[in-house]
Amino acid sequence: MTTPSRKSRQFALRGQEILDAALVLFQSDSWEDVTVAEIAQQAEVGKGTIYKHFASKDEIYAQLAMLFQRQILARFSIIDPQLPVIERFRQNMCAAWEVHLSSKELHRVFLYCSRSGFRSRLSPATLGEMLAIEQQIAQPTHLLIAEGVEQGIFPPKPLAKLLFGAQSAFWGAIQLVWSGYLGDIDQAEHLDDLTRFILAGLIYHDQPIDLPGRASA
Amino acid sequence: MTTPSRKSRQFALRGQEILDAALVLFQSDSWEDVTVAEIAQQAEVGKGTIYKHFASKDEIYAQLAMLFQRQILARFSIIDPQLPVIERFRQNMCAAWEVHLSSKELHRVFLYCSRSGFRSRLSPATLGEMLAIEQQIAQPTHLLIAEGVEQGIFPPKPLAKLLFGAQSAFWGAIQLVWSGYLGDIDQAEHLDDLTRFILAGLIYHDQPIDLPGRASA
DNA sequence: CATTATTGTGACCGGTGGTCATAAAGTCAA
DNA sequence: TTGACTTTATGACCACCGGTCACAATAATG
Repeated sequence: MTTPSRKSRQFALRGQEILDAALVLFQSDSWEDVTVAEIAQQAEVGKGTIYKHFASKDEIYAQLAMLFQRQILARFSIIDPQLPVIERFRQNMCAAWEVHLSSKELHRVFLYCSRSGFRSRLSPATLGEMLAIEQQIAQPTHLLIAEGVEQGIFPPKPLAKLLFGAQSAFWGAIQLVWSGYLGDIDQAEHLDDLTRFILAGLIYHDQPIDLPGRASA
Repeated sequence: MTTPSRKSRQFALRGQEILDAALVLFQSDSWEDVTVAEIAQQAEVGKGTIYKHFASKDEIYAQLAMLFQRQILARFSIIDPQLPVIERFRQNMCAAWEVHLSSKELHRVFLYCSRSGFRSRLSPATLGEMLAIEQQIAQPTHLLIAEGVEQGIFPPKPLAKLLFGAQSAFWGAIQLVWSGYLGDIDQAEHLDDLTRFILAGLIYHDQPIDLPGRASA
C-alpha cells in the first residue's frame, strides 16, 4: 500500500518531468505559442506520451496553476496565528504577493487558467479540484475578516461584502502590476500602497462620506 | 473629400457587417470556439473577404474591444462637470459599470483583449490605437482624483498611488462579478459596495491604522 | 523463458487561421 | 454601350496544431 509498485512511481515521475519541461518553455514571452510537440521534445518523450499523463494541453495548464495555488497555501500556513488581526492580514497579502512574484511562468499560467473561458472547457473533475483549493486559499482571509469584525476593527457588514472589495482590489492589482502598464514604482511599494488601500476600504467601509479632519489642507 | 467615393463607403459597411456577425456569434457561451469560417457564413461573405477587412482574427477581437471602450468614453462624456467631485466619481464608476453590464459579448471580448498575452501578439498600430483610447478613458478618473486631492477630500499622495488602488479595485471587481464566483448579491448592490470601498480606500488612504470610534461595537 | 499488463511512440486525422490566384463587380473615358 | 482598368470578393489550398490510436517496447508475473 505504501508501495505504489515502483512502476507507478516512475510513471508519476515522468508526469513531473513533463510539467517541468512545460514550465521551462513557458519562460518565453511567447509562451502561449508553445506546442505540445515542443513540450514533448523538451521532456525527451514522444508526443503521445504526454497524453498518457494528461488528458489535454489544458490539463497541463491546470496542473501548473494548481501547483501555484498550493504554493500560496503553503506560504499562508507559516503565518503566526498569534499575531493581531491587522498584522496577520498584512502578512497574508504579502505572502500571496510574494508567490506571484516568485515565478513569472507560474503566475502567467495561473492567470490564464483563471479566465472563465478556460474553466468552462475544463473537465469537471479538474475544475472541482481547482475550486476546492481556491476555497482553501480564500478561507484564511475569510476568517481573518470575520475576526476583525468581531473585534470591532472592521464594520459589522456581511462578510461577503467586505470580502468582495478586498478580493477585487487584490486581484485587480495583481493583474495591473504584472501587465506592465505601470513601470515606475517598484513592486514592494505597490504592495504597501495596496495594503493601505484595502485596509482603509475595509475599516472605513461604512463611513466614506463624512470627510476626516483634513479639509483644511 | 466628404465623399469617400461611394465604393469605399460600401466597403466600410461590409466591415461593419462582419463585426456585427461576429458579435452575434459571440453571444454563445462557447464564443472562443467561433471560427473565422463561421463568422464569414454569418456575415454572408466568403472567408477570404474577412481578411480584406481585418488583418487577422485578433484584429476583429481588437476592433470590438475598441468599440466597447468607445462606448465607455461616450458614457463618460454625458456626466455633468458641475457636480461635486465625489458625486462625479460615483457617476463615473456607475457609467463604466453599466457599459460592462450592457453587453455580455462586448464585455467578454474586451476582457479577452485585455490580457497581456493577447496584446503582445497584436500589431503595433492597433495596439497603439487601443492604448490611446485607454488613456482617454483613464483621464477623467485621473483628473477627478487630482481635483479631490486639491479640495482636500483625498490625501495629498502621488496621483499614481491613489489611482493604482482605485483602478485595481474596479478592474478586479469587474472580473470577479462577471466570472460568476459570487451569484447571490445582485449587480447594483455590488456597485454600491464597490463604490463605498474605493472611496474609503482613497479618502482614508493615509490613516488606516488609527481605528475609528467603533471599538465599542 | 513465455505470458500478460503497462507504458511509450510517432504516423495520422480533422479542423484552424491565414494566403493567393482568379473571378466578379464597379468606375470611367470615349 | 463598350472596353480597359481598378478595386473587391472568393474558396481551394497550405502549414500547422491538438488529439488519437495501432503497434512497439518494456516491465512484472509464474
